[in-house]
Amino acid sequence: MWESEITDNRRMTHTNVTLARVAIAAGVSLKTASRVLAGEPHVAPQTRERVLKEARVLGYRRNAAASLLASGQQADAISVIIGDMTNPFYAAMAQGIEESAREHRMILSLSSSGEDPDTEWELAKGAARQRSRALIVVSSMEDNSQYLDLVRTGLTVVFVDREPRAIQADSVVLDNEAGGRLAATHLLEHGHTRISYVGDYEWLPTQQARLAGFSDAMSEAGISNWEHLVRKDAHDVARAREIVRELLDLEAPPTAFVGGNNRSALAILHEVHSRYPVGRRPAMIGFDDVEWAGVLGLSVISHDSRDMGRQAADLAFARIEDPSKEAKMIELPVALTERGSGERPPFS
Amino acid sequence: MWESEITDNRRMTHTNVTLARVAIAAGVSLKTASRVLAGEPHVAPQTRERVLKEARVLGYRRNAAASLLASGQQADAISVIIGDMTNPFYAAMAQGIEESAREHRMILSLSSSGEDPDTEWELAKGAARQRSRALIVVSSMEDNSQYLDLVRTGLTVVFVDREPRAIQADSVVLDNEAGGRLAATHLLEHGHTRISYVGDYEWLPTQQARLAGFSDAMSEAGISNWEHLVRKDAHDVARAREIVRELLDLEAPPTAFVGGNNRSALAILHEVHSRYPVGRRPAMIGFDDVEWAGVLGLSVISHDSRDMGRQAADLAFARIEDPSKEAKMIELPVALTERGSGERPPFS
DNA sequence: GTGAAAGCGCTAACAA
DNA sequence: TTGTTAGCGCTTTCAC
Repeated sequence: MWESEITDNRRMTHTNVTLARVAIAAGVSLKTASRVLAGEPHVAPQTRERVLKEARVLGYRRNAAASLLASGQQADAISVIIGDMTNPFYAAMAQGIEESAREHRMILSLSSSGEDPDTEWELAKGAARQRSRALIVVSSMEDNSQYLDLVRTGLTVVFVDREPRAIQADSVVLDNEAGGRLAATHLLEHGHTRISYVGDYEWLPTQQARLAGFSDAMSEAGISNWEHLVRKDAHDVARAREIVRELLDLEAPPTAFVGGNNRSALAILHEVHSRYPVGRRPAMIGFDDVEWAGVLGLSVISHDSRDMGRQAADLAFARIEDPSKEAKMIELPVALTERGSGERPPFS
Repeated sequence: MWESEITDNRRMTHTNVTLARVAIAAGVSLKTASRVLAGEPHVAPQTRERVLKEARVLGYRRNAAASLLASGQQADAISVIIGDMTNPFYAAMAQGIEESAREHRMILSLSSSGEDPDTEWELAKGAARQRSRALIVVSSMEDNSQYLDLVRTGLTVVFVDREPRAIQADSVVLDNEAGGRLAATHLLEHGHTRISYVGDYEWLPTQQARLAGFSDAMSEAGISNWEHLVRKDAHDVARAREIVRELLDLEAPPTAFVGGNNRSALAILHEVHSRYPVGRRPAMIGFDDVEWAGVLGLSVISHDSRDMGRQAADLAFARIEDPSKEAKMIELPVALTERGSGERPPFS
């Protein structure tokens, strides 16, 4: 008789309905109920029906953890938090992580924070609670020290795209500074001096680094008065377009643009194309080698974001193997891909 | 003493190293080992160190299922299999699924099949094995009857984007036929008769439907001899570009194009832009309202792919609630978004 | 600070 | 076809 044990409701989880309950209700043994609900054969049709009916009536839901444990299987998952699934940059990254995860026979559980620190933290805690083996995160927090709590719990945390702040942890980032420098240098070499940088949120480490590289190159070239062509907060395409319009309306508008991310690159293209005919367009260099860059002849600072994902995953697996290793930061190279838009001379 | 129980290796899982083993090795109780490895406080520093060391030496890895079970938590996951994470169409869909999943407090585990039926099936079986509550799949199989085995196991399966074949199951698809028809009709109204359809793999149900709609409109308009402008297998951008080049090299090339998916639309744009100046370009209509369509002035058959994901997830959750419901197919509407490329008259 | 015992909800082996 | 008996590996009382 199991009935005596059933009145245990210390933890009022979503469901108290266990297999045992269903079995009693259907008047069969635990094992028979298990057979039915697990889809095993060798059950008399009417018995099956009876169990199925009671399960439905009681609202039975199998406890995956118990099932996995009893059958000796492992459910190894690695959690990933990105900003936004529809950003091709993150999508490619996720793809890289998935490849590596699959090789390690791990399941990838992906979620997006919408660049909101609170959401991110909720998701991160969720990953820990669900006992993910590792968490790979594109963090939107200005201070990542909270993550220490999770790390202490045994969760492996790897930061990707944006370096961890106020915490020691594995990370994979791009050489953003080189990217910013490369873009500026290239445009300078093509005769531009009024170069505008249209960047994302100022607090993003990636943006800070890109802008730093850009600034250095401009200063070293002896250009003065370029700061007034630097813009920030071009996070989405709509806002970026506004910003670009303002810049083009200046008395001495920029003859060249650097787009701090793929969103702002798209925005710059949009405005520039609708305002100037071919042959009179400002030069421009974008960030991230997205698929449409080719059609549009957009020169970009390119990098391998899929590889970035792979490396982050590999770092995570390495740490799972040996948690005592020292935190490692991998910096991935960037390169300039010429497609025409960055090689035009100044027109006005 | 637990030692007597340790020689149980019926199931040689990946790791035999349990907490108990670590505890023995470290000369502490099970509970103390648990405290350390779970990151709980109230453990003497040296005890902690000792446990940590032994855990490392033995290669201990916590069993997530056991941990979850003992603590009375539930880890409810819903699995999603898409073709390719970097296709913006799937990415938006995944986003929609994630939103719904989060509302239902479920974790999303995402993987991609690369449009390969074998990979897809491996992933699907994996989802069942990991005891996912539901599976939402963009299937690349020509026959989905195998999925019956999983359904019998109690897994809820929902097909999205492509209708299930040779099996009854919930599904959410677009009204692809209307899309094909709409595109053709629109171009016909603008005076085109030599309209080419550049489609994806012929076996894709979405392509069949789009082409069927296209065909109907062409036939009804009394156009003859349009079949020789229909192409298939334009699955990736490279192949699509080849196909478009061939079409443009015809003696009487098409004056308008319909791109069967976002890849082929990109390819058509690429070829058309590099061959003709503005004002002389063939008209064209793409499928899927991708982010770059705006800059390029691309008219498209648009739809809400995020909503498609949401609806698929909702269908899955509804079935989890009541598995006895009849299979339901939801068909989502499509619309034409005019941006210029589809409204040009024929030029040659 | 540490430990013993008692399960969590399920499945596996072996009977009947 | 059905049932009984043991656990799966961990966390949780509640003692010490």
